[in-house]
Amino acid sequence: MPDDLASSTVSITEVAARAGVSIATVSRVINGVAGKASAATVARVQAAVAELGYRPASAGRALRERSSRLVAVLAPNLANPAMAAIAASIEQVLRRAGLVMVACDTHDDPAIQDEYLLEMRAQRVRATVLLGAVASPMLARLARAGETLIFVGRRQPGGGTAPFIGIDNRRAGADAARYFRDRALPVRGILHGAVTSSATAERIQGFRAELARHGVHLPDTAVLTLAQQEHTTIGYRCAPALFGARGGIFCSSDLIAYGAHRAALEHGLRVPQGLALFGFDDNPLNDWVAPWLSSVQVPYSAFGAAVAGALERLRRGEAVGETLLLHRVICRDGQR
Amino acid sequence: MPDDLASSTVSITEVAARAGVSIATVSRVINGVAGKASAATVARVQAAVAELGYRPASAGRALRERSSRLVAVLAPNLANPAMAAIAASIEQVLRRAGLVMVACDTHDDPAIQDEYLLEMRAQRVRATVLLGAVASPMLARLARAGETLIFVGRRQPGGGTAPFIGIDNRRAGADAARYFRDRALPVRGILHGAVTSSATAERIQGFRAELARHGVHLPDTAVLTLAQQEHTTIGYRCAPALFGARGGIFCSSDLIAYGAHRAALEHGLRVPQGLALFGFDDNPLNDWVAPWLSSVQVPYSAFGAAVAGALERLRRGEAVGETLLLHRVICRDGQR
DNA sequence: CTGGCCAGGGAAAACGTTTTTCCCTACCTA
DNA sequence: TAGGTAGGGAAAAACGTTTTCCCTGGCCAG
Repeated sequence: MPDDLASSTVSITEVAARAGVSIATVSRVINGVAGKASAATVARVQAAVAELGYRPASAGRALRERSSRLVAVLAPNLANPAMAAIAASIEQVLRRAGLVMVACDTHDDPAIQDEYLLEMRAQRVRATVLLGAVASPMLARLARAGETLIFVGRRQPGGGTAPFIGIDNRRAGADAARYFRDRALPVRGILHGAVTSSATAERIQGFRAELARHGVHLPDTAVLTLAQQEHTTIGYRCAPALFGARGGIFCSSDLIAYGAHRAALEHGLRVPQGLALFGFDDNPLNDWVAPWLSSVQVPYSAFGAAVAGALERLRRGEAVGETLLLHRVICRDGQR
Repeated sequence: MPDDLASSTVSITEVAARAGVSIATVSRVINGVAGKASAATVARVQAAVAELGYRPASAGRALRERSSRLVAVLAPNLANPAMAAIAASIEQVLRRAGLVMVACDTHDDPAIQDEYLLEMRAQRVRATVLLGAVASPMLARLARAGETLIFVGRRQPGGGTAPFIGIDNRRAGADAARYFRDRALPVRGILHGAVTSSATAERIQGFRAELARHGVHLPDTAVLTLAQQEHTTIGYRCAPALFGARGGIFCSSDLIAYGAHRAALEHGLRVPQGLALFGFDDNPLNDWVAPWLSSVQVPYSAFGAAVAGALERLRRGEAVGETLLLHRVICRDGQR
């Protein structure tokens, strides 16, 4: 490859000229169209490509093929470790498939989500992956119009048949209930985030249903949240209301548990001896900084492969329903 | 906007037909070219655009303009909270500027970084932002060829004049030394990550230089690391070698401090009473899960604006050197 | 009255691909 | 020897923009 590489970008025309063939032949060689070029020609073209450092311009390709090699990932908050983990996982499999990830942060705002949905359509993305979608006018419209949408973590708002990838949150909630039961640990209450998220709602449903199966009925006064607050704040501010009772607290996310933990320490309660906490997501840092927190581990790093699988099946025109990945309950109730 | 929206994508030709003008006029109206269309025409075109839900195809644009509206962000690990925070910050300002972020994870691998650099060139990205670049052949070549590169957090490997955005790590290291000195806290030693990162090297240099200014010379045997390990592991495995002495430990990242903290607890040392720890990056979760960790807060959320600023100056052809943002030492030495 | 200028707008080229259509050549068979 | 065929390659169209160049009236100044 010459050293003046990027000084001027090289197009397929120059490659063809250098190889002494037509641009059609170059295109066929590059895209591996069989039976249309002799071995000698293929070699000449490949040499020219290597010498010039040629790489097809994606704009040209996208224009001609009416589809780019981009895949959009819309997340409500890219700085959230769980979202970042999913995005990283998706990015990895996309790269292997020769695709490129576009990451968009919707800030949980329907307007921004809509804006991005339109922009990604203008980009002719192969697919749009929604990590925690929020209901919005354009989302419904595009879904109806048959745009390729994949929902991750949170189901399609308003229902629908679009592919979904996530864990069985109801079952995970039930598993959490069994965690309490196995330890003969009374449940003081539930702290949770916004229930607009199908994940949160299902976790709580599963948890309460399993409790009910054993005759424990949690009063609604023991199920607390704060609208429009960060999860840590929800935990910190709501937890003290449950300190009077005995037992543990079920939190719909690790962040909420962190907040509850701090509140507990400030009230002189030791965790997990004086107050057991149970969370969700199992932040990878828990082993290091929250060895008192039992949690449901969500296999984020497996989400990428699941997305790729769904994409592949969609490409083949097959029907794609739900992909439920296996969660794991991580018990951290030793006192270290 | 009609309800059949995405069923078939609408091009500028259809808008022109509906508005009864030429596509040139539509283009001009859309791009706000002044003095080339009467108010009545503008209104007609805008009406047609709205009715059809038209949005210019970016492939066509990119082809014609020889430049897409994409900006690449290459990070060594998107799942790392610090990287995710920077990426989220960049994404936000890009969106406001009508640009779109492409996020790439290089896994700190020069080969993957090179592959992405080439792919992004094929995408005709506006700029490539490197979060913690690693030395690689293509990087040097593209830098020489005048490609728009912006280095964040870690300087251009091998030196160079490319724009850099980050904090003054040397000074931050010195600030950390003063933190110890102000508290009459002896320094047991230093735990650090890979020194291929200019950031890590500078932090340590600044720290040791400031110590030396006051006559304290840290022996090299008190400066520990482990090659090819995660930061938490480095802290966990290296910290015990320093438990014999008295005082605090300087860690080049919060993650290392987390590892050291766990090791300390397992050795019956209380933090911060028995062992003071000082870290870097100030993970936003520290207030909740590591109230014992003093740290240097890096203004990640300001990085996006700095990148945008550099981009703007480059666009105007101005010279762009270093942008050093202000860090802050967060003291958490109370015992709660 | 006429020449020139200006506002408004259209035609067409160019950007870099992929793919279809078509043509040529050499070989094989009848 | 003539005609058919398969393999190989070229030309051209199309994808959706932006922008340059040009044209047409209308108006004003000389």
